[in-house]
Amino acid sequence: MYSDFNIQEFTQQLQNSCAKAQTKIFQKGDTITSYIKNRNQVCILKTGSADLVRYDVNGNKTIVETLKEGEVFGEIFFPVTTNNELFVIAKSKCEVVYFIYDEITDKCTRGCKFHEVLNSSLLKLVLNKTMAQNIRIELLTKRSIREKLQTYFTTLTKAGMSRTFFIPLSYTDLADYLSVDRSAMMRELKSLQEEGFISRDGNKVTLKY
Amino acid sequence: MYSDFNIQEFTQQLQNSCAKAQTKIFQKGDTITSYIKNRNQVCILKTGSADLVRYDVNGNKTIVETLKEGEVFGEIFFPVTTNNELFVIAKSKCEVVYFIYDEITDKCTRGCKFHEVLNSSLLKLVLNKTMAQNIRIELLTKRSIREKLQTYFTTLTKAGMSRTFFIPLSYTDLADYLSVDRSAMMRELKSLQEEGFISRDGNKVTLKY
DNA sequence: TATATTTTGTTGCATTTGCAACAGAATTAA
DNA sequence: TTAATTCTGTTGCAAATGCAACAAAATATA
Repeated sequence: MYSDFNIQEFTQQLQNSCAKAQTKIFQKGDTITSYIKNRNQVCILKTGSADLVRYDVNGNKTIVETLKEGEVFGEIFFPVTTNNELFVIAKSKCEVVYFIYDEITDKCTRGCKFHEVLNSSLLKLVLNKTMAQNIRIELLTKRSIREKLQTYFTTLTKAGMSRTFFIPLSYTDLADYLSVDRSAMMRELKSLQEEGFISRDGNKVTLKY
Repeated sequence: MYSDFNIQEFTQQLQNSCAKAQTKIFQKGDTITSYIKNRNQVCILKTGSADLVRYDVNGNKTIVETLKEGEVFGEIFFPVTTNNELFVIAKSKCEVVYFIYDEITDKCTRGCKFHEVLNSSLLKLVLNKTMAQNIRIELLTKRSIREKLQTYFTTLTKAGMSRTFFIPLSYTDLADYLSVDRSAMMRELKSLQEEGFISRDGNKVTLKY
């Protein structure tokens, strides 16, 4: 929807403005950030991909979000509680622009031209995030593993405009993302193949309704 | 977090501005809006409460969001597909302010003071929405009905600062919200009572860990 | 290259969940 | 006030899911 939005341009502006945004490079596997209560960090993934991961008190891992280039994360979008630990882990080399939201909105004098740009740009980024979250909520409200898989595959089909696509996660991670047991998911994948709904070769899947 | 934000003031501004926002009153049970592809409506619930409801192709109902005073909805936040029908239904008398996003951003001349206010206000509203969505995602990623109930109850406990609270939904709707079977949920509620985790009297529940 | 680690694929079994169905209570509408 | 409708509470049974465990394959590391 906001395809006209240029993330490179925006992050460029951010770094040259009163926002005093900083840029940092991370390598695959690095912890980009952990969520801290009462901080209001805004992070923008300029390049690369990452996962927002939660570990609950029992040590169960959940992939809360999968982040791609141009997507935003940080405490400002997330209610941080003491029950969970939240980390963003780089899945590939990542370039991240970050700043503290309050420092911008508080310190800058009124009328600064950059604030207008900042607000409208952030609004676009957050609207995109909201859309992504709604897709995820739709996925999670599906009652069966089969429906979850089908919904997930359909989303990938639409995104890539093709019935054949690559799952951008390992099957282990996909199970965490769909919030189901991995072995049960594998069983369901097998049934879907046997019944002719899909064919697959590693992470390459073809939907053939 | 954005408790300083005044929804009444903002909607007032909206109606008196170039945004040409409209206000409408709805009675309990009324359909406030249905989501239409390629429209970009923004609705603000000035007073009252409502549910965003989805019916899938099999007729299954899901409560996608529960909306309170000051919350926003409309296509601009939601990827509308052809597979689902989405409605917002008033749960009580509702006052709704609405406008088409594109009409504002496109038609208005640059530099209009109101646009600055609009963007920063919308940003705050959307950030709140993102937070609410993240809470919902956390809920839905819980693996068992028991955990879902406990998470939901804990949220209500924190919101009301008390171990005793009223569930703002019927049990039928709560099951739709948690995305589980109602009878299975009732069974789980019974177990939670028998094991001494909760006590309840109608919609009044006390958590007693 | 050899070794360690992670991921995939699979199965049996226990548990949880959903489905269907029904009666009584509560609420709403006539 | 009565009738209709919706909600609550419950159960038996079937189906889906999770758990535990393991071997083979793939990948990462030394």
